[in-house]
Amino acid sequence: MSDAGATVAAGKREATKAANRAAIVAAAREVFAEIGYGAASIRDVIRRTGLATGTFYNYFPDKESLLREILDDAADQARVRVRAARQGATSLEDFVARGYRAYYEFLAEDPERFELLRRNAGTIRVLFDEPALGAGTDELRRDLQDAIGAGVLPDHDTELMAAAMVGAGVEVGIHMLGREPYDVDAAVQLLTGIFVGGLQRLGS
Amino acid sequence: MSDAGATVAAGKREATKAANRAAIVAAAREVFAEIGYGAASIRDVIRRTGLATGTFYNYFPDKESLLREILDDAADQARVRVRAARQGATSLEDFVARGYRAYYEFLAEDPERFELLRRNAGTIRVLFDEPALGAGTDELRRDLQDAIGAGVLPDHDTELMAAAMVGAGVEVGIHMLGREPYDVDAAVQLLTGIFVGGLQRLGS
DNA sequence: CCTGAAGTTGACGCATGCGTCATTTTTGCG
DNA sequence: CGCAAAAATGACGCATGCGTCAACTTCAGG
Repeated sequence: MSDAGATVAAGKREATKAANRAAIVAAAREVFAEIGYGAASIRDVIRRTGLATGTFYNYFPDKESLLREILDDAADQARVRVRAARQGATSLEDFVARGYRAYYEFLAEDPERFELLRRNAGTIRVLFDEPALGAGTDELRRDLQDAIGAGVLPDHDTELMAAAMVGAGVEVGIHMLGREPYDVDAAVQLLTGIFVGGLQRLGS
Repeated sequence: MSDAGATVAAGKREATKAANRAAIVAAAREVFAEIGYGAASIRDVIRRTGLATGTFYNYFPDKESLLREILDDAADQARVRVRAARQGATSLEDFVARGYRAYYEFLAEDPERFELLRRNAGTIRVLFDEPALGAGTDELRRDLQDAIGAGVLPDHDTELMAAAMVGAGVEVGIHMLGREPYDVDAAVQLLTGIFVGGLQRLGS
């Protein structure tokens, strides 16, 4: 029973390190969501963890790398889930609907992360010039291009189309999730209708 | 010839005040666009004007009111222009196309303002909870509702539809304006196709 | 040209943040 | 148990920002 789960229970040393790192990341999420990345100081973050100033620097070299880690995590997760959801799509309509649904379910399941992204959208874009909010405009674009190649879609400017789909998705998500109660299905349906109809029209 | 233009040449006193205020606003636009509102200090702004620290407080009480002024100006201008453009619309398609075109021409004519908005999108949303980037999602929404009332559009969730149109417009604008050279017409056409097609489909 | 009000200036006291590093605490191991 | 390596601590020196305010400059009006 000693060598059980390969990566688990690796001694108190490792456990504390992992816990501290996690605490810093968690605190950073809160702070960045509350007052915004630009206005936040490293001390705002560590203060919330109960750790000492110096400890922060054992884990991250600066504020930016902290944000980067948080965003990379989120972007990876979002991309994986949207991709997976699209896999089984059987039609254009299904493809669009599944993508939006997966994205909204992802956003909705962690309100703090949602607020973090919403709040720092501009900063994120400038700092990393791509990941943006959509976490995958490029992937969507590639999918669109594949669909054109397969004759499923009419030829068009896929960069702008992907941007339109992501932009509409994000903005609709913000409005939809701000409602009480919110209705993911309705939002997915609206967006699906728009883009399926729109894409068809572009081909005519 | 002495009392010529009603509001002009009102003495050196007034002229200096106007110039100082303008200089502060101009500097603030630069700074907010460059490093973001959150990270910017009042001193970053006044330093760039050559004025003294204290002078800032003769014109604005704090950083936020400065941003507010800048954004109110931009939002007013954008709204007026989009509204005006839509006035003469003769069809749904025309309505959508004119709106987007006016918006893009507005954005394109002042790259610094564009960068300011892009960079601080998240902050703006949180700070003023509405004006957002779109500067007029609500107005668009009202127009959509009028169109439904007039039987031009099928009944649907106008809040989400307006959000989708604004979100797509903003995101497409960012991508389109980032190109060299950029093509406003193509972007307008794409968006018009999407939403006209989408709106028609929602009615079927 | 004089004068008083309007406006500008920048140093001041205070607060906060930065990254470092000598010291102390904790942990793994023989 | 005892000790060396690893990690946490927090005070330190420095930098920067805040809003104020007494002294100074500029302008309008007589």
